[in-house]
Amino acid sequence: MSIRSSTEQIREKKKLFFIREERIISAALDLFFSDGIDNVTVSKIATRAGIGKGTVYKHFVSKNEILVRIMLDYEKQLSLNLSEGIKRAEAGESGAAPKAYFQSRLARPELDRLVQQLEIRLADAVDISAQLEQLHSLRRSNEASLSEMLSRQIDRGVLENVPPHYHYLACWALAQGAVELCFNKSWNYRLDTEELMDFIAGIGITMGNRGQYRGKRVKKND
Amino acid sequence: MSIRSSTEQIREKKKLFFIREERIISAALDLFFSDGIDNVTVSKIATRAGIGKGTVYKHFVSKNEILVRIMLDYEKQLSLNLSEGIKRAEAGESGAAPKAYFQSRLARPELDRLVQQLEIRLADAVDISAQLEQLHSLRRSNEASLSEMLSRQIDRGVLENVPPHYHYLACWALAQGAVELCFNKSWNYRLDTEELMDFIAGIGITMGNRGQYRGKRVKKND
Amino acid sequence: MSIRSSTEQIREKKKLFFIREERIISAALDLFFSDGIDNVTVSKIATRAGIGKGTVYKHFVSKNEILVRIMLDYEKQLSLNLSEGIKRAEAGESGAAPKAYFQSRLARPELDRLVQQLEIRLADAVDISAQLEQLHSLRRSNEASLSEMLSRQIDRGVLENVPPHYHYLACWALAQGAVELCFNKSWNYRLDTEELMDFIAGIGITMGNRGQYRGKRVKKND
Amino acid sequence: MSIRSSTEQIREKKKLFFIREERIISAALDLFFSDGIDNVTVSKIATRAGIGKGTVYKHFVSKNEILVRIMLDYEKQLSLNLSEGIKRAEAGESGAAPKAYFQSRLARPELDRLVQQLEIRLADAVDISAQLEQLHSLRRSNEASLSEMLSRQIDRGVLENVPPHYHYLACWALAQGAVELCFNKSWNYRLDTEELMDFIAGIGITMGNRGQYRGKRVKKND
DNA sequence: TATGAATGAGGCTTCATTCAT
DNA sequence: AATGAATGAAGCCTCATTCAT
Repeated sequence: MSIRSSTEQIREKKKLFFIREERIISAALDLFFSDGIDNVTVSKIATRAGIGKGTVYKHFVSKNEILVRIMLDYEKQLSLNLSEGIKRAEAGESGAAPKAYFQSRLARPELDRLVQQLEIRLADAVDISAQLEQLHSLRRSNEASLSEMLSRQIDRGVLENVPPHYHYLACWALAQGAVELCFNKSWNYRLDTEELMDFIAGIGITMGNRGQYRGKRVKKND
Repeated sequence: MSIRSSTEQIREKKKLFFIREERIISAALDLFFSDGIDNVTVSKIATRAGIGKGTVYKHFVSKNEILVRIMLDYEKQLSLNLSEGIKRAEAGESGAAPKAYFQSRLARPELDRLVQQLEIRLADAVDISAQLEQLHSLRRSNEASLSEMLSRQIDRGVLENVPPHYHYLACWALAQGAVELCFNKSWNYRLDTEELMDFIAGIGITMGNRGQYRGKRVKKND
Repeated sequence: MSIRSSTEQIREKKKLFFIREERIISAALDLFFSDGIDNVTVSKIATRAGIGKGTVYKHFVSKNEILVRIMLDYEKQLSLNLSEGIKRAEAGESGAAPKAYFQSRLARPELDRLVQQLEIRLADAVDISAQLEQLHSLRRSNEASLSEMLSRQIDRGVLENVPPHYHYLACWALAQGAVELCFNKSWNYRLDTEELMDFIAGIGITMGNRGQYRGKRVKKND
Repeated sequence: MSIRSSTEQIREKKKLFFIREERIISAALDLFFSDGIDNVTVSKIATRAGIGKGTVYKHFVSKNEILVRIMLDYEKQLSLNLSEGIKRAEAGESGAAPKAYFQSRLARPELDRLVQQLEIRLADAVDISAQLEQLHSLRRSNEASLSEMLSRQIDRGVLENVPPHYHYLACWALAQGAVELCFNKSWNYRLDTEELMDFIAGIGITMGNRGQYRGKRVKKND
């Protein structure tokens, strides 16, 4: 019995440990949104999470580790959603992949933007290069199925005949910019962000498609 | 003669002063590109410019002033190029405006990206809010002619019938993301960035156009 | 037992923390006296206190906070002594209030002068305006009983019939100047400072009195 | 004729030089009053005086020299007024000396306070020790006649029998404090400063007196 | 002679990380 | 295991003074 209870204790402890880890991440996110990326300190995170500063370092080796963790969490979810979209696309639902992608990225633009910024700031951090590599590989994990799908569409003449990754990188870029657009002070004084985002997502879903206008453009370029 | 020479001396001095200012900006830019935005200090800038730290403050009230200056310089050039494009477009050259815009922004993507990042980091800096406002108004300065041009194209059925600013904000977003794409470590391991950018610019120039596929999209959504 | 010891540990820690705070104040005071008010830096204070520069900021939000703290500590003591004097005066001991006041202010003239100077220099410091307000209210806290006491003396014809605060403000002024006198290089080449201060305090205690009392004092001195 | 004109030129120049020197002093004073003692820089002074910063250093060896100059100018005037008072006192006008002294010091309390502060801050400045010595000797210059006068009054039983300098140092102290009182934020919320200063000056003029005089003054006030 | 650009020492403050309890 | 006090490098900015023109 003592064995079982000690096992349970350990299990319990692990669970608590896990919960606290989530609390740290959650506190960090809260603070990023409320205070701005430059004004979040480990101290603040600890306080918000209701624990001591030293305890944070029992869960994460460094502040950067907290940040990559946020990035990875986000990217994993995104990857999942994209996989789903790809699956639906392969099942015949045309445009399902980019649709899923844009929906995912625009669902919580403030979070997406945060992750964008974190990525830029951590790009050269040596202590977390392993995790960054994981992030990159995560992103590329759907590459095979994406390329395959895109190639088929190119073959069918639906998409322009360029290397397949051009298509998804263009999507990435548009999503990236769309998110930033939501927060840019030059533009976000307008109130119809939602509709605008729909419009942009619409473009994202169909861009790269062949069609009338394309023909025109080609002629111009001749 | 003494009068003339003293006048000349003053002129000479002012010129030297101006040159020094340019040197500071230039040194800052160098360092931003070589060391990364987070590792540029006033001290480093001064050293790189070959002057004392205090001298920097003869030219700029604060570090932030250097940064906005970079932003404004860039934005002014961009605005000029865009105006040019708008003019050509109004002279009948179809797609000249977005073409000029994308060319401008993608001409020196590292600089464009720097400015993007500076904008984000300085968004809440109170000491330069006036200059930031100038930046915003600069951006909006082409709005009238852009809107007019776009409205005409919408009337002619070339562009989708949405508020005109949807079209140029979509362009802004795509350019924003395209620039970031150039530097993202997940993607830029590929070597054909140039072509990719051409592809994306092509999309930017034609996106929002009506055409066959659009019709399809609409049907799909039904 | 572990509970008790941990409680004790915490208590011990808090005590150490408090002691360290006192050490910082004490180091600051030492330096003010030895190096002069303008030559005291946070760095020096830390070194003198035997701690790191950053540690100072665990105890005080800013350098100014150290300074007001010194002021408040001093003013509180002064206020206490004055209250005591007022109480004794109300118990019939004539002149007890101004006597206590002068004794208090002249007990450590170098400290009194430091506080005077700090007050002047911090008068416009916005970050500690709250504490300064506290200082002011502390000073005014004895106003009611003082005024009452003085009014009675005025009614009895002991003091000149002017608004009561004239009397205590005159005391304040004389004490202020007397302290400064101790350090003024034009005058302090004389060696009988102590007696001089007694003389001035004597004036302070009786000034504002009408004829009668004066006579009495003179008799005493005979 | 050329000699005369060159002599005149030199005279003219000297005059201009002198005028400019006054302008510098005046500019410094303006700034001390408007910006506060801690916020006056040589640069500001030059600008306010309408000349270049370098030119200031043609007139004064250092910033400190400007400051002592202000102090000396003030002290000279004060000394003059006091001498006048002493003379009148020696001519039989009772209380003329302290009256003149208090009037002088309270005529422009903001200036007196400035000089007080400057003195404290410059007390240990080595580069102007000569001028500071001059200041001190200026102050003591009236000592002989003052002491004589006071001794006589002591002999006549008008003043208390203490070393004569006790009397004038007490005056100095009271004036010092009275001036500070005008600016202290704890007290100057009251609006009757003028009357209060009269009251304090009255004290200053009679303090140290033995009984008789008091009686007289009181009669006057009835 | 007048100028003002250049200088750089030095001040205050922040914060990720460590480590003794 | 949890804590939070301690640390000190590093950043930004000020300003009296110098000196070449």
